Amino acid sequence: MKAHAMAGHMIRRLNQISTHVFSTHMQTLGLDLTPVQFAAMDAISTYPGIDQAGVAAKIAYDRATIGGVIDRLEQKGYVERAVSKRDRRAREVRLTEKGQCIYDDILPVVTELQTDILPGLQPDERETFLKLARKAIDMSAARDDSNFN
Amino acid sequence: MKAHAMAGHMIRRLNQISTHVFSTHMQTLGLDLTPVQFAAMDAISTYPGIDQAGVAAKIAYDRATIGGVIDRLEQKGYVERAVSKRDRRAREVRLTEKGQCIYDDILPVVTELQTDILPGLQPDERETFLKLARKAIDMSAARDDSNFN
DNA sequence: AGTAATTAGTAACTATACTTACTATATGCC
DNA sequence: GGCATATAGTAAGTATAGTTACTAATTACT
Repeated sequence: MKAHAMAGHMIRRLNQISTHVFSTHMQTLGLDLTPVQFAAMDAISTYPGIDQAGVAAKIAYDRATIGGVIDRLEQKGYVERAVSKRDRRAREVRLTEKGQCIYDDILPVVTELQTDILPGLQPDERETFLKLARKAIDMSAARDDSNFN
Repeated sequence: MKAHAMAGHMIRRLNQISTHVFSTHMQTLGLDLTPVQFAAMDAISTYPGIDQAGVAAKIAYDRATIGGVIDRLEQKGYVERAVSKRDRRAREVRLTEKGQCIYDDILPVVTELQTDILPGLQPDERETFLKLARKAIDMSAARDDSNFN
């Protein structure tokens, strides 16, 4: 079991834990929202009228996956799509009123739940962890260009 | 874009980077092996004859997913399954000779590639990061019992 | 103006990742 | 022995996550 001590394995486990914590909290609120769906709503809320490719770039997704994510958000009535007038290929995405309400409601919950994702770490440890994570992500983005995330 | 600074989002990005680094290296070797498939082979190599549920427990998976992973490893001819004599429900899994060769070949590569997963971190930073990750994982496992990973 | 190269979105395909429900087998308890 | 419970694996369904290939529309270049 060499894998246990490897960075890749531990990161996968953390992602698993993170997803689990998120969905547990959402269930408590009676909501059916995934981490990615939240991230998409977060981007759309900050940049209303952004197109799908823009959302994908903001949250580091590929265009193919984001289509499905936005489909599901649309089905729930949280976002709406409209063909852009400037570029008829693009679909501008916006939060609906309902979507904005939900987003405003859950943002504080999601913010608070972040501490549960790294349980048992002291505040300074968590800060160190996040700073190093940020650094690694930025370095990686810088290395294979693109992905300025 | 509040999500950007959140632990969950950064962990998802790291997992993305990790998977990408892994598959790039495997492609260079002309192999088609995913991180999970490697983790499964690692567990099977350490515990020959382990059953599927055992593999799932070792690498923190659910039974449903591991079935498909082992299906694909079997298709590639890297593992073989046999009904256990002690428990006819269970399938004992072992690396084939070919699987063992591949595993021995790629273990050093996978070990080395771990540094690319956290690029730009100094060795001591990487060590700190991994130590904190380990702590968080262990704490999480301890909290919702089970998953002693 | 006309063609080449890009880009936005979708479709199809593969591989996780998890849930619930199901079958088959084992085990615990009386 | 017989039944309740638990466990191993599979099946079906949903949601990422990515690749390649395709269409439609835009931009760049000559």
